[in-house]
Amino acid sequence: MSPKRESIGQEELAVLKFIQDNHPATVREVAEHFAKQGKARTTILTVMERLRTKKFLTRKKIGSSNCYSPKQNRDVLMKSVIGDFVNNMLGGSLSPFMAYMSESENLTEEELQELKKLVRELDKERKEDKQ
Amino acid sequence: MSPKRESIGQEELAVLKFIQDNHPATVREVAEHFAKQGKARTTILTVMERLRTKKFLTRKKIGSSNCYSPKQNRDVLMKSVIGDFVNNMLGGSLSPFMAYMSESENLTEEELQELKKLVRELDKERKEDKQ
DNA sequence: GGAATTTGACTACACATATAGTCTTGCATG
DNA sequence: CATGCAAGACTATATGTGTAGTCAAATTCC
Repeated sequence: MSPKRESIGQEELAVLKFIQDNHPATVREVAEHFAKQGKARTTILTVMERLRTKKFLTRKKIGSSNCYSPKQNRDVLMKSVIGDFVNNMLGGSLSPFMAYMSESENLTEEELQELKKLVRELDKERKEDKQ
Repeated sequence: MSPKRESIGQEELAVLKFIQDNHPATVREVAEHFAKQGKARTTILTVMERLRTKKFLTRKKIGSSNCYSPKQNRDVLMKSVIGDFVNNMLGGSLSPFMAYMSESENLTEEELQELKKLVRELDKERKEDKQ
């Protein structure tokens, strides 16, 4: 059994993210964007079709060409990408991630603030649940 | 360019983790452990040799067979695995991860406590740095 | 020492992903 | 209408990872 079915690779994710930020998008538009990184139009088309096969994208014909739209929004996607990573690589535990974050060079000031806010919110939720 | 050079797959990581917890280890020992999951001895040998090629393992002959040891300890390894993931898949930002953690089903109570401790420590560090 | 076992090197195959070329068709414009 | 560009389908190649077989050399055991 190779990598999880329905998983997503790095370039696929890059393409999908772009489409999430710019949908509905034609292959032409996406290809033009990625041409800056030297990617060929057909490369992008192939990736987009793969994403469609994997149900990350839908497609509908508008006029002469196809328009692609994401099935999920960015948040949902990223959560599922992270969930897969945590389960498959970290064995379901977040501890290694905590260790990573504890190296402060890995965190910006903004991220630390975000983290603090997150902790406050989670804490509040727990307290409420307890009652 | 395919997946990052020197990256590590799920099974490779499982093997490497086992060796980190049981080094120095012979192929035999590792293979015996993974036989429980139905893996063939040669599969493990192949994976171990690939890990050696990627410099995650070293090998030295002891008596008749080779003993493998990890180059890094678990913490260092996990940090680098996570660092790669954050850079390659999250584009270097931890925000998606915060969103993931904000779904409280993804966090155990212990992990929340760990997170609080982490925030306190990071916060203290920043304050000290500022002076 | 010869047979059985262990060990490692090499080879192989499947599947995912990254990348891109060719080919066909169809629309668009002079 | 003829031609040329655009778009998508199909095909192709390379590399990484998961999995495992074959074979030869080394070791062990009688």
